[in-house]
Amino acid sequence: MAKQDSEMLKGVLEGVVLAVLAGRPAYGYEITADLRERGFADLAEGTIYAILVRIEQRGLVDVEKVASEKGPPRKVFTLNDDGRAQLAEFWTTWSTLADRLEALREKGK
Amino acid sequence: MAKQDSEMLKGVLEGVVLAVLAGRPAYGYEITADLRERGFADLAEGTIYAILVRIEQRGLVDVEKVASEKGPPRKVFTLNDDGRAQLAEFWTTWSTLADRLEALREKGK
DNA sequence: TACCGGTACTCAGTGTTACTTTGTACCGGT
DNA sequence: ACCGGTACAAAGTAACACTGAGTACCGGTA
Repeated sequence: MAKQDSEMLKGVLEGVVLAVLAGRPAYGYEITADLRERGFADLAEGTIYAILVRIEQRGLVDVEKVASEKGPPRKVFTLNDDGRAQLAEFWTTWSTLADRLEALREKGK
Repeated sequence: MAKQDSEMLKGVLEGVVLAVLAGRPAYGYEITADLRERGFADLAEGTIYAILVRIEQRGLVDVEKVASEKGPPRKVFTLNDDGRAQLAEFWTTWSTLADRLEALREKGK
Protein backbone atom coordinates (compact mmCIF):
# COMPACT_ATOMS: atom_id res chain seq x y z
CA MET A 1 0.00 0.00 0.00
CA ALA A 2 1.22 3.51 -0.66
CA LYS A 3 2.59 5.10 2.46
CA GLN A 4 0.22 8.04 2.24
CA ASP A 5 -2.79 5.72 2.19
CA SER A 6 -1.83 3.75 5.24
CA GLU A 7 -0.95 6.78 7.30
CA MET A 8 -4.29 8.33 6.50
CA LEU A 9 -6.02 5.22 7.79
CA LYS A 10 -4.69 5.77 11.27
CA GLY A 11 -7.44 6.78 13.60
CA VAL A 12 -9.97 5.87 10.92
CA LEU A 13 -9.67 2.13 10.64
CA GLU A 14 -11.02 1.45 14.10
CA GLY A 15 -14.14 3.42 13.24
CA VAL A 16 -14.43 1.53 9.98
CA VAL A 17 -14.42 -1.79 11.78
CA LEU A 18 -17.05 -0.55 14.20
CA ALA A 19 -19.14 0.57 11.25
CA VAL A 20 -18.98 -2.88 9.71
CA LEU A 21 -20.01 -4.46 13.00
CA ALA A 22 -22.90 -2.02 13.25
CA GLY A 23 -24.36 -3.74 10.21
CA ARG A 24 -24.11 -7.25 11.63
CA PRO A 25 -22.03 -9.40 13.97
CA ALA A 26 -18.93 -10.72 12.24
CA TYR A 27 -15.59 -12.42 12.80
CA GLY A 28 -12.13 -11.22 11.90
CA TYR A 29 -11.56 -13.03 8.68
CA GLU A 30 -14.98 -12.03 7.43
CA ILE A 31 -14.42 -8.37 8.26
CA THR A 32 -11.12 -8.37 6.41
CA ALA A 33 -12.73 -9.87 3.32
CA ASP A 34 -15.63 -7.44 3.55
CA LEU A 35 -13.41 -4.38 3.76
CA ARG A 36 -11.26 -5.57 0.89
CA GLU A 37 -14.35 -5.68 -1.26
CA ARG A 38 -15.22 -2.19 -0.14
CA GLY A 39 -12.03 -0.76 -1.59
CA PHE A 40 -9.63 -1.20 1.30
CA ALA A 41 -7.86 -3.69 -0.93
CA ASP A 42 -4.42 -3.83 0.62
CA LEU A 43 -5.53 -4.23 4.20
CA ALA A 44 -3.25 -6.61 6.10
CA GLU A 45 -5.05 -9.37 7.94
CA GLY A 46 -3.01 -8.84 11.07
CA THR A 47 -4.13 -5.23 11.20
CA ILE A 48 -7.78 -6.15 11.60
CA TYR A 49 -7.06 -8.66 14.34
CA ALA A 50 -5.05 -6.10 16.24
CA ILE A 51 -7.96 -3.67 16.07
CA LEU A 52 -10.40 -6.35 17.21
CA VAL A 53 -8.24 -7.12 20.22
CA ARG A 54 -8.17 -3.42 21.04
CA ILE A 55 -11.90 -2.83 20.81
CA GLU A 56 -12.59 -6.00 22.75
CA GLN A 57 -10.33 -4.82 25.57
CA ARG A 58 -12.13 -1.51 25.60
CA GLY A 59 -15.42 -3.33 25.96
CA LEU A 60 -16.98 -2.03 22.76
CA VAL A 61 -18.00 -5.48 21.56
CA ASP A 62 -19.39 -8.73 22.90
CA VAL A 63 -17.53 -11.87 21.88
CA GLU A 64 -18.74 -15.37 21.18
CA LYS A 65 -16.84 -18.44 20.01
CA VAL A 66 -18.59 -20.29 17.23
CA ALA A 67 -17.43 -23.55 15.67
CA SER A 68 -16.57 -23.28 12.01
CA GLU A 69 -16.90 -25.85 9.25
CA LYS A 70 -13.50 -24.80 8.06
CA GLY A 71 -10.47 -24.08 10.18
CA PRO A 72 -10.41 -23.08 13.84
CA PRO A 73 -13.46 -21.77 15.72
CA ARG A 74 -14.58 -18.28 14.80
CA LYS A 75 -14.55 -15.40 17.21
CA VAL A 76 -17.75 -13.55 16.45
CA PHE A 77 -17.88 -9.89 17.52
CA THR A 78 -21.11 -8.05 18.21
CA LEU A 79 -21.30 -4.31 18.71
CA ASN A 80 -22.74 -3.38 22.12
CA ASP A 81 -24.07 -0.07 23.44
CA ASP A 82 -20.65 1.30 24.30
CA GLY A 83 -19.51 0.38 20.82
CA ARG A 84 -22.44 2.16 19.23
CA ALA A 85 -21.69 5.26 21.28
CA GLN A 86 -18.06 5.12 20.20
CA LEU A 87 -19.13 4.76 16.58
CA ALA A 88 -21.41 7.78 16.82
CA GLU A 89 -18.53 9.80 18.25
CA PHE A 90 -16.30 8.60 15.46
CA TRP A 91 -18.71 9.84 12.80
CA THR A 92 -18.97 13.29 14.32
CA THR A 93 -15.19 13.57 14.60
CA TRP A 94 -14.89 12.43 11.02
CA SER A 95 -17.49 14.88 9.77
CA THR A 96 -15.80 17.78 11.48
CA LEU A 97 -12.47 16.92 9.93
CA ALA A 98 -13.99 16.33 6.50
CA ASP A 99 -15.71 19.71 6.62
CA ARG A 100 -12.50 21.50 7.53
CA LEU A 101 -10.58 19.84 4.75
CA GLU A 102 -13.30 20.62 2.24
CA ALA A 103 -13.17 24.27 3.26
CA LEU A 104 -9.41 24.32 2.79
CA ARG A 105 -9.74 22.73 -0.61
CA GLU A 106 -12.39 25.16 -1.78
CA LYS A 107 -10.27 28.09 -0.76
CA GLY A 108 -7.34 26.75 -2.77
CA LYS A 109 -9.25 26.91 -6.04
CA MET B 1 -6.82 17.48 22.09
CA ALA B 2 -8.99 14.40 22.17
CA LYS B 3 -7.01 11.31 21.27
CA GLN B 4 -9.36 10.40 18.47
CA ASP B 5 -8.89 13.80 16.85
CA SER B 6 -5.14 13.72 16.81
CA GLU B 7 -4.93 10.15 15.55
CA MET B 8 -7.21 11.01 12.69
CA LEU B 9 -4.91 13.83 11.68
CA LYS B 10 -2.11 11.44 10.83
CA GLY B 11 -1.27 11.53 7.18
CA VAL B 12 -3.65 14.46 6.81
CA LEU B 13 -1.83 17.30 8.51
CA GLU B 14 1.00 17.31 6.04
CA GLY B 15 -1.49 17.76 3.22
CA VAL B 16 -3.19 20.49 5.19
CA VAL B 17 0.05 22.42 5.52
CA LEU B 18 0.73 22.01 1.82
CA ALA B 19 -2.76 23.31 1.09
CA VAL B 20 -2.12 26.43 3.16
CA LEU B 21 1.15 27.02 1.35
CA ALA B 22 -0.63 26.59 -1.98
CA GLY B 23 -2.51 29.77 -1.14
CA ARG B 24 0.57 31.82 -0.37
CA PRO B 25 4.11 31.56 0.99
CA ALA B 26 4.14 31.53 4.77
CA TYR B 27 6.31 30.86 7.83
CA GLY B 28 5.72 28.41 10.63
CA TYR B 29 4.23 30.63 13.25
CA GLU B 30 1.88 32.14 10.68
CA ILE B 31 0.71 28.73 9.46
CA THR B 32 0.00 27.60 13.02
CA ALA B 33 -2.09 30.70 13.67
CA ASP B 34 -3.90 30.29 10.36
CA LEU B 35 -4.84 26.67 10.99
CA ARG B 36 -6.01 27.44 14.49
CA GLU B 37 -8.43 29.92 12.99
CA ARG B 38 -9.58 27.29 10.55
CA GLY B 39 -10.79 25.03 13.31
CA PHE B 40 -7.64 23.07 14.08
CA ALA B 41 -7.69 24.83 17.42
CA ASP B 42 -5.57 22.52 19.51
CA LEU B 43 -2.71 22.17 17.08
CA ALA B 44 0.62 22.07 18.87
CA GLU B 45 3.15 24.54 17.57
CA GLY B 46 5.91 21.94 17.57
CA THR B 47 3.83 19.73 15.33
CA ILE B 48 3.76 22.27 12.51
CA TYR B 49 7.49 22.86 12.70
CA ALA B 50 8.14 19.15 12.53
CA ILE B 51 6.04 18.91 9.38
CA LEU B 52 7.83 21.87 7.84
CA VAL B 53 11.19 20.24 8.47
CA ARG B 54 9.90 17.09 6.81
CA ILE B 55 8.51 18.70 3.70
CA GLU B 56 11.63 20.81 3.34
CA GLN B 57 13.80 17.70 3.46
CA ARG B 58 11.63 16.10 0.82
CA GLY B 59 12.15 19.12 -1.39
CA LEU B 60 8.48 20.11 -1.60
CA VAL B 61 9.13 23.73 -0.66
CA ASP B 62 11.64 26.48 -1.27
CA VAL B 63 12.91 28.25 1.82
CA GLU B 64 13.94 31.84 2.39
CA LYS B 65 15.11 33.59 5.54
CA VAL B 66 13.42 36.92 6.08
CA ALA B 67 14.23 39.36 8.89
CA SER B 68 11.33 40.01 11.22
CA GLU B 69 10.41 43.15 13.13
CA LYS B 70 9.69 40.96 16.10
CA GLY B 71 11.72 38.02 17.30
CA PRO B 72 14.11 35.87 15.29
CA PRO B 73 14.20 35.84 11.48
CA ARG B 74 11.33 34.09 9.78
CA LYS B 75 11.72 31.03 7.65
CA VAL B 76 9.36 31.58 4.76
CA PHE B 77 8.23 28.47 2.87
CA THR B 78 7.06 28.54 -0.73
CA LEU B 79 5.43 25.57 -2.42
CA ASN B 80 7.35 24.42 -5.50
CA ASP B 81 6.32 22.14 -8.38
CA ASP B 82 7.08 18.95 -6.47
CA GLY B 83 5.03 20.27 -3.60
CA ARG B 84 2.10 21.03 -5.86
CA ALA B 85 2.28 17.52 -7.29
CA GLN B 86 2.32 16.08 -3.78
CA LEU B 87 -0.66 18.20 -2.83
CA ALA B 88 -2.63 16.99 -5.84
CA GLU B 89 -1.85 13.42 -4.89
CA PHE B 90 -2.95 14.12 -1.35
CA TRP B 91 -6.33 15.37 -2.49
CA THR B 92 -7.01 12.31 -4.61
CA THR B 93 -6.02 10.00 -1.76
CA TRP B 94 -8.23 11.94 0.57
CA SER B 95 -11.19 11.88 -1.82
CA THR B 96 -10.93 8.13 -2.25
CA LEU B 97 -10.91 7.58 1.48
CA ALA B 98 -13.75 10.01 2.07
CA ASP B 99 -15.87 8.28 -0.57
CA ARG B 100 -15.30 4.87 0.98
CA LEU B 101 -16.21 6.09 4.43
CA GLU B 102 -19.30 7.81 3.14
CA ALA B 103 -20.38 4.57 1.48
CA LEU B 104 -19.89 2.70 4.74
CA ARG B 105 -21.87 5.28 6.62
CA GLU B 106 -24.76 5.22 4.16
CA LYS B 107 -24.96 1.45 4.35
CA GLY B 108 -25.19 1.62 8.13
CA LYS B 109 -28.38 3.63 8.07
C1' DT C 1 16.95 49.40 34.60
C1' DA C 2 14.38 45.14 35.05
C1' DC C 3 10.75 42.44 33.75
C1' DC C 4 7.01 40.51 31.04
C1' DG C 5 4.48 39.01 27.05
C1' DG C 6 4.29 38.11 22.24
C1' DT C 7 6.88 36.51 18.27
C1' DA C 8 9.63 32.74 16.12
C1' DC C 9 12.13 28.63 15.83
C1' DT C 10 14.32 24.03 17.50
C1' DC C 11 14.80 19.52 19.50
C1' DA C 12 14.56 15.35 22.38
C1' DG C 13 11.40 12.13 24.10
C1' DT C 14 6.64 9.66 24.26
C1' DG C 15 2.52 7.02 22.87
C1' DT C 16 -0.48 5.34 19.38
C1' DT C 17 -1.19 3.00 15.40
C1' DA C 18 -0.98 0.25 10.95
C1' DC C 19 2.10 -2.84 8.77
C1' DT C 20 5.13 -6.89 8.32
C1' DT C 21 6.30 -11.34 9.34
C1' DT C 22 5.76 -15.53 11.25
C1' DG C 23 3.41 -19.21 13.39
C1' DT C 24 -0.42 -22.40 14.65
C1' DA C 25 -4.27 -25.18 13.23
C1' DC C 26 -8.12 -27.17 10.72
C1' DC C 27 -10.35 -28.71 6.53
C1' DG C 28 -11.39 -30.49 1.63
C1' DG C 29 -9.72 -31.67 -2.77
C1' DT C 30 -6.22 -33.55 -5.94
C1' DA D 1 0.56 -36.89 1.14
C1' DC D 2 0.34 -32.34 -0.05
C1' DC D 3 -1.60 -27.80 -1.06
C1' DG D 4 -4.65 -23.94 -0.74
C1' DG D 5 -8.15 -21.63 1.70
C1' DT D 6 -10.01 -20.61 6.27
C1' DA D 7 -9.13 -18.57 10.92
C1' DC D 8 -6.65 -16.63 14.66
C1' DA D 9 -2.46 -14.76 17.20
C1' DA D 10 1.70 -12.24 18.43
C1' DA D 11 6.23 -9.96 18.17
C1' DG D 12 8.77 -6.36 16.01
C1' DT D 13 9.05 -1.98 12.98
C1' DA D 14 8.23 2.67 11.17
C1' DA D 15 5.66 6.82 10.85
C1' DC D 16 3.69 10.49 12.96
C1' DA D 17 1.40 13.96 16.20
C1' DC D 18 2.12 15.53 20.76
C1' DT D 19 4.59 17.19 24.91
C1' DG D 20 7.75 19.96 27.10
C1' DA D 21 11.55 22.49 27.37
C1' DG D 22 14.75 25.67 25.60
C1' DT D 23 16.80 29.76 22.85
C1' DA D 24 16.33 34.33 21.22
C1' DC D 25 14.58 38.85 19.88
C1' DC D 26 11.63 42.83 20.51
C1' DG D 27 8.48 46.56 22.59
C1' DG D 28 6.15 48.27 26.43
C1' DT D 29 5.63 49.10 31.32
C1' DA D 30 6.67 49.78 36.12
